[in-house]
Amino acid sequence: MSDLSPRERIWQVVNMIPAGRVATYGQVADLAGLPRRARFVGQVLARLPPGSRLPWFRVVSASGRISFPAGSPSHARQTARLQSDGVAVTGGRIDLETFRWDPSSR
DNA sequence: TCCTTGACGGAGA
DNA sequence: ATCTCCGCCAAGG
Repeated sequence: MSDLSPRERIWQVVNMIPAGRVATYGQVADLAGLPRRARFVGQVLARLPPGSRLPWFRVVSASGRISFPAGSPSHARQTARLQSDGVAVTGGRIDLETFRWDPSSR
């Protein structure tokens, strides 16, 4: 685990986010043992290998908003996939109080 | 190598 | 609630 590259550790954490919940970029960074590197998480998700099945759409900004520009195809894709997970997305926003993943619970 | 680029976050205004 | 500024630093070119 500790000998994985930063990028691989991020993949692992994202892969653990359960359907119906979301995690923030900063939260993923912390859980991957990379504090203060939320921005790096975004960079990694932006360059996933083609065909990757990683649930990248379960990662949102700390403000509970989808990080793609409103109206963009990516924004629409992420919204659709979250909704099919059962996450309420209204106006590009997700209520973190309700949907944030708590790794210590079940 | 060096330089640029961000799917970020938080503090201050 | 919104906006700007700026630290962070691995990857890509």
